[in-house]
This record gives sequence, structure tokens and C-alpha cells, in this order.
Amino acid sequence: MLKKFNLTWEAEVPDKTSQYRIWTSKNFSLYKAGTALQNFEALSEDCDDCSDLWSLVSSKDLESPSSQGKLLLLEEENHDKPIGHHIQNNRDASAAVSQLVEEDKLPSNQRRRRCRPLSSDDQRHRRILHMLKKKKFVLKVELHKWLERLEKKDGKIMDRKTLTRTLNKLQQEGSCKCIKVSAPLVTNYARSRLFDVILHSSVGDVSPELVEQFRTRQRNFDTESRAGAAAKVKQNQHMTAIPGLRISRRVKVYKPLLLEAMYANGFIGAKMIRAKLFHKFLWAYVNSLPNWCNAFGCTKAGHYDKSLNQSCLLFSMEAAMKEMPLELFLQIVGSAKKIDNMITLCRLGKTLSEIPTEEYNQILDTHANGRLSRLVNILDKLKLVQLAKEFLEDAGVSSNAMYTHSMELRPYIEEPMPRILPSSQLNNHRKIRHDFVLSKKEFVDSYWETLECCYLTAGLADPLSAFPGSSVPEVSHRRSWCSLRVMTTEQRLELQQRIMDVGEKGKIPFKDCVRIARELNLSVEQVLRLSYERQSRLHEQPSFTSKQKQQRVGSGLTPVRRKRRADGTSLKLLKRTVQASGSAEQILEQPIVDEEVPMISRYAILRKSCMRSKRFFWTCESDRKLLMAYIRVRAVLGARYYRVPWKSLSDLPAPPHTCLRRMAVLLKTNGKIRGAVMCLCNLLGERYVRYLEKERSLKRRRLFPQISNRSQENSLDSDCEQFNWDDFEVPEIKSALNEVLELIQTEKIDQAKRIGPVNQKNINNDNDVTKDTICSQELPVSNFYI
DNA sequence: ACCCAGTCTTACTGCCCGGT
DNA sequence: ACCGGGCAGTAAGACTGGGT
Repeated sequence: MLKKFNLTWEAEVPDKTSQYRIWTSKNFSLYKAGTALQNFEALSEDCDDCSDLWSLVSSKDLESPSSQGKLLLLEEENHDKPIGHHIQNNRDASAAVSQLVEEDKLPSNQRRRRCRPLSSDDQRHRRILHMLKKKKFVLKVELHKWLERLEKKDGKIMDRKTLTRTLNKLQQEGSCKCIKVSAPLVTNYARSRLFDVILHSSVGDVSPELVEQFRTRQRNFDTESRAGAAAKVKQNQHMTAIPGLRISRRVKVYKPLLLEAMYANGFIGAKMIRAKLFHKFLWAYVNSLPNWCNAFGCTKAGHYDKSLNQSCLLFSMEAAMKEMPLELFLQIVGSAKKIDNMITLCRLGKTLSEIPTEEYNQILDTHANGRLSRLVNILDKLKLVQLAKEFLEDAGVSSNAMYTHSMELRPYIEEPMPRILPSSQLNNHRKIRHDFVLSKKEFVDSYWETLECCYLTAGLADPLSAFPGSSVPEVSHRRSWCSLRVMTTEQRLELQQRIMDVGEKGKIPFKDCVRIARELNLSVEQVLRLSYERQSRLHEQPSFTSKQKQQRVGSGLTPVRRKRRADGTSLKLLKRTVQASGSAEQILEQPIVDEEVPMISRYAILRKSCMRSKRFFWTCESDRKLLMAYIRVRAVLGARYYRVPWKSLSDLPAPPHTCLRRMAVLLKTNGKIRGAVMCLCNLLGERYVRYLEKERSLKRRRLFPQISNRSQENSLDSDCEQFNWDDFEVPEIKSALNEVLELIQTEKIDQAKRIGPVNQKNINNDNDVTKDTICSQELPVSNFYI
């Protein structure tokens, strides 16, 4: 066919994948003409991309043509790049280049580059020296790129080795000093990256600040070159890709499975929580080292500052990692692998060094190493753990220092500045700085508490305005601090088991969640989260037919439940309740239902009844039930957690969504009702707190019976037995609840009145409602529930 | 001066999760 | 239910050391 129609076909390789473009002869000749032009453009663009940090000339400089040197520079630059191109962070560089050429008092017959190629060693020497004189230090890569670009014109590419030779020569002469600087790798904590820095001969000691400057410069250099490369790739894609044909760049990997497996092994997603746990572990490790004594142990308390000659302690990260318990590793680094006896190893508190090599290699794969390195990187940016200074070494001298990292013992935190400052403080507002001496575990804890407190609850403050917010963005992300998944292996397994047991049908009543949380010493939110996850997983498995699901669920039933199903109790109940359903209200009035019918069938009944009577009719009794359920949850969850898990609530008078809307209407339309409900939440909340405290002290006494006072014990015990925190029959609570219900009734009557004559009065009444709302906000309702 | 293989980093992208 | 931000894995270019 190609021959028949005189077609031309050409292979194109965008994204490393061959595509073939077929041309008619006419179009092909047009295209060829076009490519010639494009090639030309591409060439000049190529040159544009070379306009790196070292060829910057500010437009201001260019406007003053007085200097001969600058003229020369202009001539050189003009071939390659648009004038006035500007790249951040390297303004000095442009100054340096201008200066450099200005000081080059070349004879006039040598000014034009084309007359005399400047790639000679001489010329190179002079350029390097001038650059150094001005800037004190340069990175070798920067220097290379710059010189390369300048010498490119001669059709030859200056080799790296040529530059190395030149630099060595200069160093021998004593005009410069070449050092290697190490920087931590982002993706591999165990290794550092070395890069060359050329210092002016006048630079003496290399201070840590200077090293930081080297590293920053290297980072910026990388970023710049990558940004340029990315832009180039994009442009190429645009030019060559066949329109309409898009090739997927990546192979899809089913990530959720992997993540789920990691979570199942105890992985905690929140980065800062992981960083915290990691740092606490590292601190404890360093604390156990013999050289700890030199820093703290052998001095009198309170005299740390004097004795603390060193602000940090050296340690080997690899050795520390070997001492990390497997359980902690799975929490903070994570692994999707299931190795033999993993749970047993966790339970026994085995460290990574204690597990078989094969398994060790299995869990510490490349990805795990990457995740771990990211954590080290965060600690590095927080200035808690840094790469050992010994890594900074002179060229040619290599050291195999065993201590790879250093633990900072005197970290600090700056409080972020408010975004809006009162005018009076505008000029003399000072940063608040917290300094820590990590001599005791309590101080480490306090460091992390302060950090979380400063940045997570900073509100309107600008996290970028202070350290470490400015260098670690994660520190102010809410999600990084989410501690929902923090639990021990024991707790996790037990929780999984409980949830499996209770929620065979995929739904766990809220009451049970609260109970499980209490028994496992977890927060209700933690239990709810796992419950939700399981629920959604059950919904998401399309491969399971409902029959399979039932079988699966059935197989996990306890004998008691099987028996109950076998004798048909639930079926009978279901039948009876459905038959009797005049309204959903009636169904739920039957007391047995709550206890006996499993959740799923109750919802089935409710759903059915709802379908029949489209709208749920709210009565005083159903409102009462709704309120009780709502208030109970809010009291348990606390003020910070306001999202009510309607789907998990067990004793609702109507389907969860209906309840949700009803509650929203009640709270929104009338401020008085809202105020009264919140008062009630507070009352019950206080009672719940009291209850928890009693529980705790009871537990403590059971653990340490000798400590407790016998008489106190008796009174508390009896107290505890009769203390039913969510008893709505308690006069105080009862009257408050009745008050709410009365308010709802009044509102109903008001509404009826309003609906009657639809006229201007209606609008007035609405206004009244808003007035009420405003008033209610002024009520001393609560500090939390508003 | 150029090539090659290995390593490292960043931009990109799809998915997840929390908030509304 | 939807939206947007954040996270982590991936692709691919840049760099490096060794070699011709």
C-alpha cells in the first residue's frame, strides 16, 4: 500500500515507544521543509536551555554599555540566550559574571571571541579564578556547565576531565581549594552524596553554615537543571507526538492493595507521627550508648549547659536500625510483606537484628528503604538528626567513619508568626523560640508536644514564617499528625478480631464501638475508623456475590448466634415487625427489636417502611430517641470530633440519613434549640469524663492494690457501680432533655402558625428566628459545642 | 572526545482521605 | 457525594565513574 500510494512512513519515538507516522508524498515534502525550520528553532532553544545560572546578566547591567568588558560579555551572551533571563537565588552569580568579564582587560583584538577561541587552559584558568574571587566558592557542576556553555561555540565540548585537570593544576598552585562535601540522600539514608566544591584560597575553616550554603546551592542547581529538562521534554512531546494517540506513561499498579497490606501490618500513615516515634526511638538508642555519659550522665543535674561541650552525639544509623523493634519498624517504615511468625516476632519484641537475614532483606527492600530515608530526611530538616560532620572531607581523603549521623541534643522550635498582626506590634513583634535540652525522655516528649501544639493548632499563623515550619511543610499538615492508627500489635489484632466478631454483617453498632474502645484502651475514633474501613471493604468487593458473603460471614459466626439463627428468632421477629408496621415509629417501639434483631435486618425493615411511607413523621418520642442517641455520641467523641457516625448508631428511631437531616434541621433552624442541645452535650460530656476517670482509677487500683486506700476504694467502687453516665433519667439530664423537646414543640407550633397565613408576617417571623440565633450564640452555652 | 551502565533526583500522575 | 490537597510510586533525564 505504501508503494501503491507513494506514501512515506517514519518512525517516531516519543516516550521511548515507537509510533509510525505515514505521510502522503505532498505532505511529506511540506513536513520536511517544516522540520528544517523546526530543527533550527530547536537548536536555538537548546541553547536557551543552556542559559544556566552562570550566564545571567541582569537587564540593568546591560543598559550601561560603558564597560568594554561588558560589551564582550554581551557579544558572547547574545548568541546563546535572550537578554535579561533571570533565575532565582543566583543573583550574585550574574554579578560575578559581569564582574569577571569586566576585569578581563583583554587586548582589543582579542575581544571578539570568533577572532580568538577562548577555550585555552589560560582562559579557563582566568575565568575560574575571577569567579572564585567574587563568589568565594563554586560548585564544580556549576562551573562545568558555565564553562562548557562558553566554550561550546568552538564546536567542541569541554570534558569533565579537562576541568578536573585544570582545577587540580590550580589547586597545586595554591590558588584554590577543592573539597568534597557530603549531603544526605533523600532516598537512601545509609549513604550520602558527595559533590565537589571549589573554594577561594582565602576561605579558611568550613563552618556548618557554609556547608549548609553548599547544600542549598547544590539543591537549587539540581532543581534548575531539572526544571529546564522537564520543559524541554514537554516541548518535544508537543512537537512529535501524533495527535490523538496518547500512550500511557506508566503501568498501573494496584496500589491500594499494597497500602492495605502495609496498614494490616500496623503501618501508620501520618508522617509526623512516624517521625516522632522514630526520633523517640533514636533518642532512646543514643541514650543507651556509652558516650551518652560524656554529654549528660556524669554531671550534676541542672548543670547541663556548662558540661555540654557538644550539642550533639554521634551514632551509626545502621547500627541503630538494627536495634529497632520489628513492631516499630512495621509502624513507621512499614512493609506489605507477610513474613513467617511476624506477629510472634512483634509480640516478643524482637529487633531487626534478631530476625533471620532472609526475612530481614525481605522487609527492608528498596521501597522500605525509601520510606525510611524520607523519615530521616524529615528529622534532618527538623535539625534533630543530621549527617555527621565527619563526612565533610578534603578531596582525596576518604574516611569510613562509623558514625554516620549525629543526634542533636539542643533543638529548638520557633512559634509561627500570626498572619495578621495588630498594628501596635507590627514593628516590635518578636519570634517566640522554644529551646530544649534533650537530656531526659520527658524533654523529648515535651519537644514533640510543643511542635505539634505550635504548628497544628497555629490557626491563622503562617507556618512558613518560622523554623521548622519553613523547612518542613508537613509539620503544619493536619493529616501528618493523625494518630488514629497508633496502636500496638496486640491492640491491633484484638481490635480486628473484635470487629470481625461484632460486625459480621459489616456494620458495628456505635455502642459496641465505644465498648471495644474502652476495653482495648483505644479512642472511639480509632475503633470507628477500622470499622468504617472494614465496612467499605465489604461493600467494595464485587467479586463476592451476596451468597458468598453470607457464607463467609456465616462461617465466622459464634455457636450462639448460629443457634439463634437456626431457631428462627430473627426471622420471626422480622416478619412480626414488618406486618405490624403502621409506621417506622411503631416498629421501633417494640423493645425486643433493639436487642435481638441484628443491625442489618433492622435497617432492611426501616428501609422497607421508608419506601412505603415516603416521609418519616417525627414525633415527640422519636425526637427524644434521636436526641438521646446524638447527645450520647457527641459526649463520647468530645468537642473536637463533631462528625457523627450516623450509620454506626444502633438505637436510632429512623434511617441514619433521615436522622442526620432531622438533627441538622433542629440545630440550624432554631438557635435556642441548638443552645439547649449543646448544654445537654456538655452535661453528658462531663459525666462521661467523670466516668472515665473513675474507670481509670479503678483499673489502677486493681493493678496496684497496695497503693489504694481501703475506705476510698469502697466508696469509689460503689460509686462506679451505680454511675451510669448516660442515664437520661437523672433529674438534671431529664429536665434538660425535656426542655429541648419543649423547644422543639414550640418551634413546631410556630411553624404551623407561619405556614397558615403566608404573608409578610412570615418574613417577620423568619427574622425573629435569626434574632434568636444571634441571641443563642451569646448564651454561655459551652466553650466547645458551638 | 565520546560511550556506557549505574545511580540519583525530580516532575508527574493517580489514588486516597479528610472536610464540606 | 463531591472536591481538593497531599502522598507515594514511576518514568526519565542528568550526572558519575570507568573505559576506549
